[in-house]
Amino acid sequence: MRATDLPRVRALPIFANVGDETFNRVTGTAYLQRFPANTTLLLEGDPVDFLYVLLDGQVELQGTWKDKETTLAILRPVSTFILAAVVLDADALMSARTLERCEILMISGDAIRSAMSEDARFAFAVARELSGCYRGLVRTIKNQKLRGGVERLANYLLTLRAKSGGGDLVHLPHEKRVLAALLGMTPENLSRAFATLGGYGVEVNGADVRLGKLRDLERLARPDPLIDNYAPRGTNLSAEADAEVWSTEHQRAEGARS
Amino acid sequence: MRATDLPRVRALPIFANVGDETFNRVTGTAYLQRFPANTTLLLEGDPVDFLYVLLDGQVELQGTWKDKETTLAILRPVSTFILAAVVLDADALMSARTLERCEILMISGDAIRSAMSEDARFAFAVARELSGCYRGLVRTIKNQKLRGGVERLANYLLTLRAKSGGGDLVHLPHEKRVLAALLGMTPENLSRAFATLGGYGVEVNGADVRLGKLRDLERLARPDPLIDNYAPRGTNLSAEADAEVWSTEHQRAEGARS
DNA sequence: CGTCTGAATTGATAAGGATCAAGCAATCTC
DNA sequence: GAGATTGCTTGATCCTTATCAATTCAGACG
Repeated sequence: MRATDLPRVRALPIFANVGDETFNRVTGTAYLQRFPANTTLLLEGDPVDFLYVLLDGQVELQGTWKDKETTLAILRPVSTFILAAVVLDADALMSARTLERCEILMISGDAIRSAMSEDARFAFAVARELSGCYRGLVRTIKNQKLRGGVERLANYLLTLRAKSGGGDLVHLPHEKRVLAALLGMTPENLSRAFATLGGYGVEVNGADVRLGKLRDLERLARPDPLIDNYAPRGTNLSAEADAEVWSTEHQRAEGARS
Repeated sequence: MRATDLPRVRALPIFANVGDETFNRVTGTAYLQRFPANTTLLLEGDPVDFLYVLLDGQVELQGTWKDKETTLAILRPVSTFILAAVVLDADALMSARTLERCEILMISGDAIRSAMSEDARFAFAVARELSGCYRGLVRTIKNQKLRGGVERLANYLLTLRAKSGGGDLVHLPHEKRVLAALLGMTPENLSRAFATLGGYGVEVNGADVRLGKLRDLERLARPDPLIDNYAPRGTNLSAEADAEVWSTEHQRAEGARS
């Protein structure tokens, strides 16, 4: 890892509050790797030797069963992944694949666990990150079990809009078939869901989507802050834990205004 | 909390390896409470002041949206719940309700966070527990997105059998409508799924279920250790983290036999 | 012991989603 | 620039699941 990479690794929430000694021992043996698009980083069932930190690009987490496959998450910078497997020294439950050219920091699992057992602040930061990941999955399961396909898409678009600064035009960050798998439907059904939302002001032009009748779309989508996290993604809020804290604080502020 | 409760609280995995000082400060202000069946312990959206530890009984974790409701998990002893919200000091994303008479230890969230920031072993134990909970949810979302209702029921029965010692007769631990909500279907559909499995040797008599043609049922269910965790539930394996470690180690042992 | 209530089952029907196929458009490769 | 490939859209059909309603059964209560 080059000296120029150090500051942006240091800024990661799991490292932001730890002492230099812990930071240096954990990252001293880490290395930064670049992967082209469509690279399989690891397969479900594989042992995991590294914690992966996505610094640039997009990574898709997938699971399969029999001949079926689904997308469990799309990761954007900066995100850790496979953190739970590393903490427990367990096999991966998901596969990971780059969706585009990626920069990934790989940190030894042994180093992570060793540092956690000695540095309470670091272990606490890891626990916070795991809490954020867990809560993110709770939201995902609620979304999947409680809503139909059109509702999931509508809420996805509203969340994407909130994360992208709130304008009328949003840009789908990856292919539609990946979005279909993420939302738990076939690509044909995603097309039909987009067509259905046409009646609510949604206009699609390739990967660009215009949300023309926001009020109508929100009435259909019925966003719920206990499912949909509108935390903006930017340099200030880059970890799952931070996004979850934002959501609660935002809710409490809304409640104070009522 | 009475002195007689201390040993079984001390035996909890999140406390098993911590020093007396941390244990005493965290549990010193905790208290053990008993609740009758159908008591709402907390509602989604509520702030969370306590970590809950289920010592006896069963608790259902639920989520709602619009007029729909689903069951996200059924907790059995010994389990923590709402741990992620406590670590982040965030609002609950799920409601919790007792399914039967319960004994629950309530530990101050402030005490938990304070102890974590000072005791690395405790923070590491909490991180391990969160990792296990997270992985449990990964299995749940894979089960939900990749399998149909009959397949989810078939695998539920096989997992219940493995956790109950492996005989032909298993006992459903709660009402069927709660099981239906957990598996992501209506009670009517659960009835129909049980009837479908009748052709695979499944005989239902109230809450007792006999699995008469194991080979047939397994062929339909196609259990997958990356989705279905057969870790036995007993006094030796009582935490989510331990169940996940069991699963990996069991898989690795199976792999060595191939 | 009789009545009431709630859970479960069963039937009929509707809605949502998956599958299969064909066609179109954009991009890539030679 | 032409041909090939891939992603997406659209149509037709089938399957799975939900909804609504009626009935049955087991347990609780007076």
